[in-house]
Amino acid sequence: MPVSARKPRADRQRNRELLLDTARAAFEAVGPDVSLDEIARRAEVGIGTLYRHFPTRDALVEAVYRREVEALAAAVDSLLTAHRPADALRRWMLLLVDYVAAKKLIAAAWAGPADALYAVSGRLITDSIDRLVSAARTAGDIRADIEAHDLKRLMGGFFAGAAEPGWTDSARRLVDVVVDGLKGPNPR
Amino acid sequence: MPVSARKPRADRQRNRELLLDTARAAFEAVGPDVSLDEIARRAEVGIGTLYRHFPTRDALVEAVYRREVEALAAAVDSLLTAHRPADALRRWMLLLVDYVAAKKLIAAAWAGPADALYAVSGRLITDSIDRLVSAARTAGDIRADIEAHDLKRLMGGFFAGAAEPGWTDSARRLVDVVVDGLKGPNPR
DNA sequence: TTCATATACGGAGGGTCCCTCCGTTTATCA
DNA sequence: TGATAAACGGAGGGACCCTCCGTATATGAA
Repeated sequence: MPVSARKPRADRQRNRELLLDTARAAFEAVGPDVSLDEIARRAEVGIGTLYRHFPTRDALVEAVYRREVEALAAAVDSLLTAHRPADALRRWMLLLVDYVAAKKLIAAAWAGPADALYAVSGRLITDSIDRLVSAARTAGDIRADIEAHDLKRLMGGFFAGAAEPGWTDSARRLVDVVVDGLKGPNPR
Repeated sequence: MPVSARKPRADRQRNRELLLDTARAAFEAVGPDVSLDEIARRAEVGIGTLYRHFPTRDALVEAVYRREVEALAAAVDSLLTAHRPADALRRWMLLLVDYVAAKKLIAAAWAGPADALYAVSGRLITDSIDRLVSAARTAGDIRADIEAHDLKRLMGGFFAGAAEPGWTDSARRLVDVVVDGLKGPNPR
């Protein structure tokens, strides 16, 4: 029973990254529904290789988005440091809008199957929202009965039709609607 | 060139309705992804028959939802008559929430392809929202820069995870968040 | 009623997609 | 410099969407 300290083969890592890069490009160029065969073809790699690295379509999507999501999660801390909570939340949402406008495809991963596969990305997003919401609630900036979960769902609606012209402006207006609404009943 | 006044065959209409009923049941029982083969099988009808009546999957989905959507659209008038605009809007959204909670599957049709196929259902929904928004805007109840289109997108987010427990309560909270937010900046 | 025909039906089959399996190739290390 | 574990490629199975066409049947004129 050799504990096998053999170094992982170089081509493995190379192919993994090649596939991730190709997949991201393909998602962007063709759309979120590109076939995996197509991705393997573009990467000039056998379909078997793709599946060895990413056992299911969702696993690949998840891996592609992970890095992106990490960047968004990382922004939370600096936002909370620099701004008061409700404003931090608003800015983070705007960040997300710009992000989606540029990449167009986070939507696919956003609501992803409740599957364990999305556990990490899902967590990163939920945790980010959770921290922002908690901070704002503590500061008394927003109504108390809203959970990160609720907000995440609501924000999912932003993404519909992200490809259409005018989407970005629409989404920005909606951010303000939501942020204002979170403050609680407005007597006007 | 006979202008052909022959009466449509009876089996045609019969099969069409059989398919619609079967499809609705199957969407509800199996989920929005039931295969068309499965639906034809359940209806005990050849797959060719299904396709003759509904040339694409979307056409079938559209037809199934049409009736449901019509009911929602019909509610707008009575709501606008009985309540002040912002309240009518809120009540309509709550109606939608209950509706989705019960049927679970309007989500599939909501965002449907910008395709012409969804023109009718899409119109019905957009027009409903539009009338509610216009009335509220005229009454000065909501901010002026929001379009029906924006709101429709935002509401799409409500539907994610409609199957999860606690969804209905979450969605109701969100309705209030949105309605409050629509009123415009809240000085708190 | 009967029969010609327009109409509708059934399901085989083609194309695509996801994913599995296994024979072949290659990087690692003794 | 092999021996061998590790990784690769792609044929092929199964499911799905949709098309096509031979078969069956409802309709309406005779």
